[in-house]
Amino acid sequence: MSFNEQAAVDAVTTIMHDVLEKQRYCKGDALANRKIGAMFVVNGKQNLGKARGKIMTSQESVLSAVGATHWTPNVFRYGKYRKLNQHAKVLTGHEEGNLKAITCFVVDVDYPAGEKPEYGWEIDCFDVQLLQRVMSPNLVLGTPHGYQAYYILDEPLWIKRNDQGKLPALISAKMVSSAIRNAVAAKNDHTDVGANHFGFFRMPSADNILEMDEDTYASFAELQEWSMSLQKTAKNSDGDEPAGPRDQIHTAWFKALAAADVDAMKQGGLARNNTLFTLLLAMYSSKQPLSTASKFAEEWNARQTDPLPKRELRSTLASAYSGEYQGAELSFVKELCTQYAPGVTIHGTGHAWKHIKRSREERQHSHLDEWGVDLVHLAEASTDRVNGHARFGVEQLERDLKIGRRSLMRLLDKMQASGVFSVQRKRGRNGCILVATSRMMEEYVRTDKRLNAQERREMLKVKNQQEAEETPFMVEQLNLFYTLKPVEVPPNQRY
DNA sequence: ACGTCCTCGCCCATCCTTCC
DNA sequence: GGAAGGATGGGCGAGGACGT
Repeated sequence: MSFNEQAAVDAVTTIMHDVLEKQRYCKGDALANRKIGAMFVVNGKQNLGKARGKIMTSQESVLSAVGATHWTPNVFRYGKYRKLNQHAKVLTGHEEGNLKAITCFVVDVDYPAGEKPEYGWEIDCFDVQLLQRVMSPNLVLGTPHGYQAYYILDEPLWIKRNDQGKLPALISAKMVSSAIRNAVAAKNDHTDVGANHFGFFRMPSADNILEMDEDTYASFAELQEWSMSLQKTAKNSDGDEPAGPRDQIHTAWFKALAAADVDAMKQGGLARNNTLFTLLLAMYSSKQPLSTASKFAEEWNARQTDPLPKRELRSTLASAYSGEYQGAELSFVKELCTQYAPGVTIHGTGHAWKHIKRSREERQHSHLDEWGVDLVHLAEASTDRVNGHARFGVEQLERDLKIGRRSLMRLLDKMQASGVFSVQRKRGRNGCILVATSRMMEEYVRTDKRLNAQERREMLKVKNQQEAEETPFMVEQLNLFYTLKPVEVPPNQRY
């Protein structure tokens, strides 16, 4: 075995930790004490796209697969083959919700064709400044178009479901993963921040290992503390999901354009105010405060041999921070750089490759959960009640919610299945749909006159309905009451 | 028993949104 | 930019519920 092959085996061994059983399962082995879990290995990018590969349930089999191109370095609870037809079967089970343990974080940097730089010491983009220290990757692999850095945890992070059926460790692991990716992205434009956090990555092999550092492994507690401190400082004013603030100011082009001396308008080209505008948009998209941008603009202008008039400076700034733009447009950046900073090459085209989720008003279609919120408001505001339920006709709901019939039915099914609503349907003539939230049911139980005070107290107090002396009516209402989940409605949504 | 009004399930082409 | 997955919306027929 060559030095490199040994390195690949070592790397794979380290990443796997001891989550999977060491030896392959042999017929007759006791199953009871075996560690259960699965990793997926795929050979070749084409097979990756088709999810064609192998499920590995022991360290031995994963190690025997070294040489394959891709794997899931994190461990799932199980893996399955789904039969497509007689000849083909595809992998399933590599979904987030099925993760058993997280052993490492991986960041992928992908360059456009022909632009991948030689790997060298100058590539320090993978070093991440934590609270106390700088974290370097434990493993860097070369890929056809870039590099992948592995940050290996000192011990596996186990993913367990809590009482509410959520996976809290997974949520914070995703935060950490995003934080690492954003930190790398701040130094390298080509970082793939959108990739699946715990999916397939390049598998260490004799040919692709560029660097290995096994001195220190990160502890998850340390990473978590760091990512949480970032969240606090970023103080994401809008409670949006971690789309990752687009950092455009730590890019090579920003530095180059900030330092460039831009002369007045040449024949039709982009000039001073376009350059400044682009720089300010970059600051806006990078969430820099207006005051910082203003100061930057003045300093930048002062450095110019031919500065802009104060008035134009102000209007450019106001325009960039007007909220009408999301950030600097890379096509502009490209053009500006070719004119004023020829040394800098800009990769990519058009937008910074991020689709921003459109607001509901801008969309033609709504999502089911958005209808759901509407329906909660509608139901709670309704005065036409039957047994604590709001009464609607399908047509009325279609009209009021501006929803199609089929979608309405799907909505009701979904909300009923998830326990948000109690839904009762009455078919036929004078048919109707009755819906109630748990809040409505509670209110009903408190106030309905058919229940005497004793019954009411019991219903609200009783945890285990079998313990109460129930009337049939009470049983029915109790069942509804306790199967419903509390309803949470975003406060900004008023129907 | 019958007509009418209503829900519901299924089909399917098309459009929309999101992800990579 | 392309693919995947989801939502939409129109149509049709089955079948429940009600009034007559």
